Amino acid sequence: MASLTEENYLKLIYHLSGPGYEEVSTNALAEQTQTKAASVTDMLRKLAEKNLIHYKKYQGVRLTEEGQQEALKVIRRHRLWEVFMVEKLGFRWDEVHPIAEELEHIASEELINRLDAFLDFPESDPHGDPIPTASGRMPSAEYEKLAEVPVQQEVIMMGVSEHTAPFLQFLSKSGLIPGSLVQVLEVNEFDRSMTIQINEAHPSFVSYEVARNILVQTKV
Amino acid sequence: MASLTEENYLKLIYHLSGPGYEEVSTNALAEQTQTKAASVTDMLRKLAEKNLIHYKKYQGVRLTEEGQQEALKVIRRHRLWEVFMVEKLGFRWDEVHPIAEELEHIASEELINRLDAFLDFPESDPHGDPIPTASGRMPSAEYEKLAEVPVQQEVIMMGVSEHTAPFLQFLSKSGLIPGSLVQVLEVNEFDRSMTIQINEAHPSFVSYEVARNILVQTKV
DNA sequence: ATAAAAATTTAGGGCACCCTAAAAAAATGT
DNA sequence: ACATTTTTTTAGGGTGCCCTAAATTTTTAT
Repeated sequence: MASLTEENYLKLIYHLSGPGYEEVSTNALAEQTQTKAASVTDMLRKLAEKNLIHYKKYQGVRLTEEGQQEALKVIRRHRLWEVFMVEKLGFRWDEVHPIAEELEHIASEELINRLDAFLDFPESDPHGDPIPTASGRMPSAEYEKLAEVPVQQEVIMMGVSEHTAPFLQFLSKSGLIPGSLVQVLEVNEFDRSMTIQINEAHPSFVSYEVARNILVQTKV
Repeated sequence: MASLTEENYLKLIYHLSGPGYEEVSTNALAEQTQTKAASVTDMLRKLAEKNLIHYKKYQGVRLTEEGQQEALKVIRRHRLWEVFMVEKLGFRWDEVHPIAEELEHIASEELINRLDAFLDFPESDPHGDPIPTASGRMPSAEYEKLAEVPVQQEVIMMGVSEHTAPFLQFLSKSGLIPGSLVQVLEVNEFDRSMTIQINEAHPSFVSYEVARNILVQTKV
């Protein structure tokens, strides 16, 4: 029903509206879609006609329930294909995003549900992001930022909130991958950088910029 | 480089030009693409500009070497995804074609070569059609039609030359799937129908229309 | 409160891929 | 051989998604 371009808009609106489902601005969409604001306005009018978004001129945009379900389907497909590529085909976690951007538009529900089963119903993708269920619910992953963990605390690395290839490659090189045991040894008050220990290895140093993009869970 | 629509044209020209690489007519393409002849002419002009086809007005069309390589890439992807869906996801052979029509346009060579390895470098798809190699060669499968096998001869079912779901479903129901051992028990001279035995089972009856769409190999 | 700046929409147009109608070329039948 | 039929191309136009330029609304700053 929704075209490839429409699906990309819905997914983007979902991501940009954040946990509070705030209104998304035309300019924010133009920036992320690599298009101009005028083109975004065109598309918003179309999505509104299809009842996929709530749209009042000059007022920003929110997904309707229907639009959100569409967005979650696309995100589910994206993340399942990422799991497939890493777990079954041996890709690294920093390589799979661009290919999943294409695979996510293959619509067959049968395909995606069988893939889900083949992968043993994973709950999160290789970056730690939760996978929406077949029934259209996004599991809420309540992680905290490594940057906010107090000294001495031990945590488990669960995922990232920044998905660029260079960042992911840097983490791999440091041994910081989902599942790692991390202990905060020292926090530098001045620039909020940290010294941490990863899986019993030698202490490592991470900047605040890095630490705030790493999601962790307090050790159970 | 080639758009989704262009890829579909190249694949279609490949299939319609047959083993002898004969010229394909505008009307034949219009019929198969579910479009009108005028639209086909538009596209042919575009493909010729990109050096993917040899095209002289009113003279029909052939693939260039470059165009054939593109077509073989698409066919390779299509057939590998079909193997994946049947072997790994448990689809039936009559279900996978429409989904593979979408998956075949995901261009990543890395993806497809890793998929190839994951599937153990299959030589043919679930319908017995050969899978082009990564280097762009179509393995020649020299099978004969079941319809041409003499009485008493034992053969192995290798594939089909008709890929519609109803035909494939009929074959499954009869136990006629690639790998089956088939012996021709009797041929009816009048309508060329056959009585055959499949894998030691009770004798079955197949019409000429069915027998000429089943590809077999003489038992080794 | 209102002028200036920023954000957004409208107007008008381009390219890819499709259409119908009409013209042109090729194939066919006598 | 040539009139008729069939095939193919050209002409002109439509929709989806993008653009620039100009107009409009909202926000910000004084």
